Amino acid sequence: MDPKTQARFEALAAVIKAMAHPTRLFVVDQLSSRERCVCELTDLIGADVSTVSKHLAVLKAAGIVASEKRGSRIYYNLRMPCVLSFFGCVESVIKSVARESLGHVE
Amino acid sequence: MDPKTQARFEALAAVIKAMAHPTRLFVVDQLSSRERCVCELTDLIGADVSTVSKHLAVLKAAGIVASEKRGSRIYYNLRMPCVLSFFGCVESVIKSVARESLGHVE
DNA sequence: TAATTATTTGGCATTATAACCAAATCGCCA
DNA sequence: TGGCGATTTGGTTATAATGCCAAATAATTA
Repeated sequence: MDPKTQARFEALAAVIKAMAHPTRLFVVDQLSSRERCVCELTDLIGADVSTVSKHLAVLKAAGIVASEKRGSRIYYNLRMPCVLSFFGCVESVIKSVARESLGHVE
Repeated sequence: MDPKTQARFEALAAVIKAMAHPTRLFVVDQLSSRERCVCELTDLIGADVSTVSKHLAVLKAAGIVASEKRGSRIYYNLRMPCVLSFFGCVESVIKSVARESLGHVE
């Protein structure tokens, strides 16, 4: 693989890896309707605040979300709504795999 | 997060995690035009065959690719072409982040 | 200023990934 | 059947990711 191609797929993988976690996907999903502060997300997720904060940092570093400070809170919003279009595709993969494991052959 | 929602996002994350690697994305991209045998992919990637084989196993377990044995070779094909639609979205994220790091402020 | 709420950061233990080599299989054909 | 090319599997080691706790920072208000 030539260096340029290598770099391209490394960049792609970095963003996709940032989404590759249940909690972070949940955050993306939640932010698709509206922005949320860390405290709201923490309540919804039910993990330690520090854990949620680190997940948000991962999403932010990848450019998937952005944050805005207002008062004592920090609100996160979804910067790339197009990632949502991916959910449907992935769920079709999941359904297809489920069908097979139930005995469906081809 | 309730158990059902948890399960949903865990399933989504499992598939996305399977794509979250430069080599595996490269494979998906290669398979988008046509099927390839392990030996072809190995040549294109330039890693050890065993490494490539394991990456393919990850993609297959997630339902992203399927394989078919013909003769002494095993051909892999892309089962879910919709994942390709994601590449454009992710690359727009990458460009956007690049613009910012070059000094673009809002 | 002290107390309070919101968020991030550092540290640490646990678990998961990735890559290579070597060895085991699998299929094909002389 | 013996051997060869193709592929997977096992083992090992190095690196990265995750989650919690505790502590640090920041903004708010009494």
